[in-house]
Amino acid sequence: MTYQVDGIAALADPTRRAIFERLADRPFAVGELAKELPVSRPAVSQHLKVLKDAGLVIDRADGNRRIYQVDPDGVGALRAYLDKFWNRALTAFKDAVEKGGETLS
Amino acid sequence: MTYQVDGIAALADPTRRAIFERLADRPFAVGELAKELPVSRPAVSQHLKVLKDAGLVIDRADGNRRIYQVDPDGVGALRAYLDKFWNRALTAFKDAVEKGGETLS
DNA sequence: ACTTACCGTTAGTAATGACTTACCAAGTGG
DNA sequence: CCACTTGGTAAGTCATTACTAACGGTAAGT
Repeated sequence: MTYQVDGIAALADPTRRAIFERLADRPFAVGELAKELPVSRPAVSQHLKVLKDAGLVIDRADGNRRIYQVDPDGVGALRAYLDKFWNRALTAFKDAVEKGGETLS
Repeated sequence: MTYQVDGIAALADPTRRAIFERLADRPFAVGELAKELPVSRPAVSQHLKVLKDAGLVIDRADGNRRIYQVDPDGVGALRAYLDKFWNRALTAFKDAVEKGGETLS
């Protein structure tokens, strides 16, 4: 489930990562985020859409405003994806060292 | 150390991720990778440079060829970065649920 | 020495994407 | 009902970047 891979692409952009890092601490409304960032509010809105499509954040209506917060499931999926490579890279590296015995730069 | 954050940006590109996924299984030469991918050899070379600058792969000279393989340290740094958010997101989410008691879509 | 194979780099182009301005919809309070 | 707030969307611009073609450089084979 949540075979959402391109959460990586979503976190590649610096502005988007800044938004995500703030949301990691506590929920935020769109305008609140825009005030703390050097970009306009529509830009924040577009970034939040990307993060939402990537499954990294979820949003809720609060009267006039929309509250965004991190989705632990999305972060967990990314973590699982990276863990897969972590393990594969470790075994591949170990095999290469055993067979080749060479040290790389 | 290895405060290498933009390994994320390096893995954002689909072609680069395809290269990285192959290297996760075993070491490859540049020409080998180019044969399996729908892009030219110089493109693969450029992507490998980005991955190398991001600390995700390491390369070694083997006579005429260059062998690339995954750098476990780089993957580990990415994993550590994500783990930080994983924990923060979990606690933030827990706090939000406790205080608000609201379920999000 | 010549040819072939393998690879990195450069230059130039096409495509992707991040941003702002402007506009529109919905909720809130006088 | 009207003014204000809040936020998503559209259109257009500008920078970034992924790609190919062409070149040069080094190693291996004949």
